[in-house]
Amino acid sequence: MSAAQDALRLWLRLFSTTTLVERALDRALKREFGSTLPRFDLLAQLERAPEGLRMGELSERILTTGGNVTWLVRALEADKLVTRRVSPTDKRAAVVRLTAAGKRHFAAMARAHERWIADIFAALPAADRRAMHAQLGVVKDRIRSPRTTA
Amino acid sequence: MSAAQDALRLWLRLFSTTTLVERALDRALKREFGSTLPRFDLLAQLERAPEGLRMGELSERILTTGGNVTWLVRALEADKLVTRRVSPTDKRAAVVRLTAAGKRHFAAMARAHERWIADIFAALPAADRRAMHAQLGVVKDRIRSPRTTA
DNA sequence: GCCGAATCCTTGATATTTGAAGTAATGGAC
DNA sequence: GTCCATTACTTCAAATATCAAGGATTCGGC
Repeated sequence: MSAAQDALRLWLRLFSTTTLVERALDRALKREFGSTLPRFDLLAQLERAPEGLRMGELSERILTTGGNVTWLVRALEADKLVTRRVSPTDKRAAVVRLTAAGKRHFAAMARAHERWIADIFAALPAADRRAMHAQLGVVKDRIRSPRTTA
Repeated sequence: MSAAQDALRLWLRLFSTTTLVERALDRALKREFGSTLPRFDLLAQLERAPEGLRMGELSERILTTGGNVTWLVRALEADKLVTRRVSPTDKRAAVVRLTAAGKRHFAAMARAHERWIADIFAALPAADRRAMHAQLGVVKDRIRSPRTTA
């Protein structure tokens, strides 16, 4: 088989596997917590940033558009899970933070989420998991400095 | 690091890498052909099935809902890339096929698509590509017969 | 300090996707 | 043949995502 077909096959499997995991997680989050994967991902970023994050930082990190972040944050704000304040150093910027309720809510979801993920990837030996992590890193770097695709 | 955190890290990288590739492909398809990745994926399935596919088969294969397939096929039909006929053996079912124009259009996109993919995954040695393909297969199987997530 | 370009974000119009509910057709049990 | 559960698909509304355009603010050079 040619290298090109070989790459294609890998991509198809990468795509389908990720999509399947994604859907499984999203459905589980809906079922157990009435949330969704995009919401969870956004909260996860905030959890790691106690000082809060600006809208633009959020949009970079969760790989979505600015308009979408505005939309997501508005919804999470309505649920009292995050707050939004004008940055003291830059009046254009909004800083988003988790509320106490947001932290609790996220912590509960994170425990379940971690269990689900661990269960799925337990199918793979630890050495394979590490290898795959490294290999994906290589691919990821390549996309950031592409030859023909950008 | 615990196995659970290890798995989480792998999943985050899997997710972000796939999303980045997906967006790069989608943008390239838009730019070069005025199409999108979901459209391309649907056409790719039809290309492999000269006898055509039913709506339900399409929805399984491209991992999307029935309603979405109806929507996609309607759009592709409007562009004269596919046709839809009632199945002669089952009047409930619709059989979708590529038109001649659809085949040409897909062939052109497929060549470019294959180049883009080959370029991205060329970052990985052939042995790694094969290993990753196999490993992803293991994960994929696990999702289809999950322990706690379904 | 002032100007123009760049940055940060929101808005509004669309596009896409999902999910639930509805319609039509099938097939197996009787 | 008839009935009913199942299957195949569509429809509609709601959720989510994109994109382009616009308002406010900042920053660097002057």
